[in-house]
Amino acid sequence: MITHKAKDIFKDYLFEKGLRNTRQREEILNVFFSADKHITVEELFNMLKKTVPGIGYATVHRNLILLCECGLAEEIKIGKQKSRYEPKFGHEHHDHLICMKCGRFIEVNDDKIEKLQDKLAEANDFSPVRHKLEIYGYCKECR
Amino acid sequence: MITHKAKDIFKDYLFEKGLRNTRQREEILNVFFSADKHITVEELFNMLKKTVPGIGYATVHRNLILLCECGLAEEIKIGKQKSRYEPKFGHEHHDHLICMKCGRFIEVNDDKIEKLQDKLAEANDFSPVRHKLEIYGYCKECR
DNA sequence: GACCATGATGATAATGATTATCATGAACAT
DNA sequence: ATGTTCATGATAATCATTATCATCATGGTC
Repeated sequence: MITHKAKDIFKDYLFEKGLRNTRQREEILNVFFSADKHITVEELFNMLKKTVPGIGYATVHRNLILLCECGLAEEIKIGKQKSRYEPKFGHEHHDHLICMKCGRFIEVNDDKIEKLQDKLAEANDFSPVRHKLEIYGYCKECR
Repeated sequence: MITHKAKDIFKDYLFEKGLRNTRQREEILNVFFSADKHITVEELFNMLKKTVPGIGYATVHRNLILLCECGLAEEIKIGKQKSRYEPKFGHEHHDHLICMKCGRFIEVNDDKIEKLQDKLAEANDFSPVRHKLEIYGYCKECR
């Protein structure tokens, strides 16, 4: 779901950086935020071709990077899979349970784990900034 | 440090699969286990060229995969970096603190976190098999 | 010890995702 | 309306990884 605020964040970011607002950028933002989570460049590209005939793969890719830079998207790399991107506005941090059979992701969150991670880092003279926790296994349907 | 036992595991695996023991395989095992942790194919390849002149990149790569298959090595992929491999014999599971400046890895382990992860998975009807925890931040020297 | 079937090697090409290039088109400040 | 400069889209380049294939070597067999 695209919110007015996400559009504003994007437009503000473009303005700050001296970049321009284009039809492609607007549609990429729209479609990206209304799509399923964890989309690939290719999937988004295919969806966008319907809305913006003639749009180029490179444009989609470039602008996903732009969305990551302004904090509206996050790139997810799991092993050797191709990069996936997820909308980030209004979503707090979460970790992933990844099914090794069907490949689906479940998003989870655990404050206790987060706190223990910070402790663990500090115990090693390490200043944590962000983290990635992926638990691989089998989901309810596939186990 | 290569142990007699690691060699045996490898040889047993080769025998089981009907594969052959070659000079290249022996040296790859030797050098891999005496090298630093988290080595890339290229790094291992360069080290091996001294011991086995004429050895091919593909051979090193293929045999690292073989080592992963028999449990003596583990492939580590961090973001867009090229794959790294670490010796696994006699090492229990551990997580990584990754310095965003110098790139160094610190290996850590926390039983409490592990247990909470299992609980978290179960609470989501998910059967955990393995996991990957990476904490990004700055190490003592770089902070 | 010689032979042979088959796996292993090494050089190179293929693959596939991502990134760079560049001529042309479009946005936006003036 | 104009001009500057960024964006776009088609395509090529990049780079790690993987596949191909002719030749070599291993290990079982006689």
